[in-house]
Amino acid sequence: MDISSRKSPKRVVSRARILDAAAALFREHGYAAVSLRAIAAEAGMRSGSIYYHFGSKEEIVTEVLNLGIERVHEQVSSTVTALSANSDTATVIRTGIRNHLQALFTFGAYTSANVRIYGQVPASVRRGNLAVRRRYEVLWDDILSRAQTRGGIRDEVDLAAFRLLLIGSLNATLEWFDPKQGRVEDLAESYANILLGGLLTQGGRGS
Amino acid sequence: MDISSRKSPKRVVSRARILDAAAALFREHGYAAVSLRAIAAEAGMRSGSIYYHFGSKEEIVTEVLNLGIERVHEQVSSTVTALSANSDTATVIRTGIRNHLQALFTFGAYTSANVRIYGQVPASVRRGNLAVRRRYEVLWDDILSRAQTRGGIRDEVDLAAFRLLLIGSLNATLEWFDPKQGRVEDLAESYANILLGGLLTQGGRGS
DNA sequence: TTTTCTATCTAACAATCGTTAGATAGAAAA
DNA sequence: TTTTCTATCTAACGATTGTTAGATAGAAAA
Repeated sequence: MDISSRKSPKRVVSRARILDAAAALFREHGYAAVSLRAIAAEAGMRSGSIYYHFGSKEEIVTEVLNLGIERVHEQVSSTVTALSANSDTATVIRTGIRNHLQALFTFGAYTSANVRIYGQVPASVRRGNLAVRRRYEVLWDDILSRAQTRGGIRDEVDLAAFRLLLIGSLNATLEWFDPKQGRVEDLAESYANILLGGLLTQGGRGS
Repeated sequence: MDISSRKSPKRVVSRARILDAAAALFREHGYAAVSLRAIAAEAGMRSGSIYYHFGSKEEIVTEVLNLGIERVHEQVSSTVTALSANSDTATVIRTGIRNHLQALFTFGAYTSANVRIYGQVPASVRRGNLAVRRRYEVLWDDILSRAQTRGGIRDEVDLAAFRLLLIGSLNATLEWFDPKQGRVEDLAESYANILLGGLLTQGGRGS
């Protein structure tokens, strides 16, 4: 019973099964439409047993929401940080975009549950998720302002607007892109091409 | 009792009140979380009375979803069509973006209900909304392919990806932009600037 | 005036909801 | 072996759900 020993593995496994089931069901049907009985059935137990692991339905959804963002944050943060210090702006942004999308689809149940149900969860749950969201926004704000300081980003670009446009458009891919139909890398390449170079021919004035 | 006479106005008014109430509540709490009793209360009647106007909850949500898209479609279609035939690509795209955003916030209850709950509504309801969605996508595909044919859009840009990125990022503004805090025209200007000209300085290779 | 129609109401239905209390089987600790 | 702990189960609670049937008041039509 040394202090840092692994806790009972069964506890951990059951908790994870409940969270996986909840994330998948929330994503598909929304928060209120999913009953604890449905989550329990998907996790292979009865609804009463869930209360051994979580105090309430709100506690479950809070954890699902946080995990969704934290996993994207970790992947983008670690891969962008790993780049050499003098990588050009295009490389940095491409890396961020690619890894955001890859994490989005790797942890698809949690991330798309987050995108879909955040707006319809009780206000107290939203508050519990705010700090985690904010931290991820700050990560991108840092990446972008550093690049603009170095002269890699056009002066006319409003960085706050760009960050919102970027994350909004990337998260929206969860609603239509199917990683079984196409490669996430190709999607990332295509999106980065548009966001970095823009739509128009020749310096902003097409025919 | 001539055939084209106006129907009893009360019927029309009550129907509209029910739809307005439903759209606002769906947007805020999601589809399943909103009871017919809550919709009825917001519309100033009792839940049983709703069945005089609609056959089921699904019939209500189907109409809310369709109205949300149709109103955006109408505004974008009419304003872009009204442009002179030789307007340059930047003007056409800017007009489309501005009017999509304006319609989004003018009919905010219906449009953001649509964005938020589409993914969590029964499959039969989603099917009833598909054709309306598809028509709006085709409108943008036509605008974009016409512009690319005329040479206004870079050849490397994947038009299908651009349309998805565009609509995804515009719709995502519903989650954070508050028309009481800032002007929709400024938001549109800022987004169009990024999407048309891109992020990078100098032809795609910043420092 | 009498009749018909319109729009709403009340009251109830079976089903399902989140949650709780208490029982229980097996594993771990003594 | 006996005791304690872990993780689950069963069964029930009051509240709420979408929906329906039938009553009703006022407006419109005859």
